[in-house]
Amino acid sequence: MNLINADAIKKVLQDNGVKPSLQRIKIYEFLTTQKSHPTVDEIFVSLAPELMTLSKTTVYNTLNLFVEKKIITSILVEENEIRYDSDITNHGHFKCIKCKKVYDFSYDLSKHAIAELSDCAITEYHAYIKGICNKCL
Amino acid sequence: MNLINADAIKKVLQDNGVKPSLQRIKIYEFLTTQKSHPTVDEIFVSLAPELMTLSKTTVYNTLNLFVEKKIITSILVEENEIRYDSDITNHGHFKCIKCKKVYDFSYDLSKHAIAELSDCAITEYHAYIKGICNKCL
DNA sequence: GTATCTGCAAAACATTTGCAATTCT
DNA sequence: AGAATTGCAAATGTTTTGCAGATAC
Repeated sequence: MNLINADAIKKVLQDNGVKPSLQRIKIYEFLTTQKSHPTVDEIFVSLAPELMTLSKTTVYNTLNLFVEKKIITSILVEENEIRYDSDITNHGHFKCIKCKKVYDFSYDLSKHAIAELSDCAITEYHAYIKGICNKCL
Repeated sequence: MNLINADAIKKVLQDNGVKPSLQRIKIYEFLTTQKSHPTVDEIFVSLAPELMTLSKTTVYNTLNLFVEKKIITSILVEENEIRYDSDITNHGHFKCIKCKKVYDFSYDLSKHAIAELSDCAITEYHAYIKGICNKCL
């Protein structure tokens, strides 16, 4: 992790009212550099060697805090796992049912007016697709 | 439950290779008449008075069987709950974060070609939106 | 020195599994 | 009787909570 990046990450956290502790910086850095939409467990396993005292509780606490502060979003593609994404712009997610990877695709559901919801106050748009990716076909 | 409906339900189950036991008929009937996208718990609580020996295991078994046989689909709008829908056509779901109800909206993501996924084999399209419904505003 | 943050252990839930009892044909 | 279905109890897995110790300003 280079220092320029570290400073940029600290700034994002501070600008959103989150104190930049080492654990928080590392978790946010992991999400921004690895665009793999990791689960809590994947984040924990990846960072544990470096942050030897890290606990899953802290990963949960931190991710919930980030979501609350709208620094990241949680995404659902499978019922038994919440995944996290540091890209908070509207886009879709594609999960390959063979290799289990989750890919982004550019698609903004908010751009498609939905008549039935015209009198609702919308806070979140989500689109996801499942299938088999080109590498697995 | 009228008998004409019962026969129609039996036919759907049989046509899809599912033996129409009382529990299965009642669960499928509940899903088709109550278009409320219930959770396992809601289905169990609603049917338990009528089917006094019903167990949650049977509700789980039955719903998993229905999904496997593509008689119903499971939908995700919230991380801690799987909901079920007897409408298997492509459409979207809107969850009101105040009253917690889940509404349908007509929207077929498959009609919107996504260039990045043109070389993938797609099996499922999902779109969901969160916000506050007109009744709660 | 007081607030906050971290992390262990336990609790809370949802879902699955093993297996015995029941039901259906 | 034989095969499938049901349902209890226990196991599994994920997320949350309570709280004590560590850290930071």
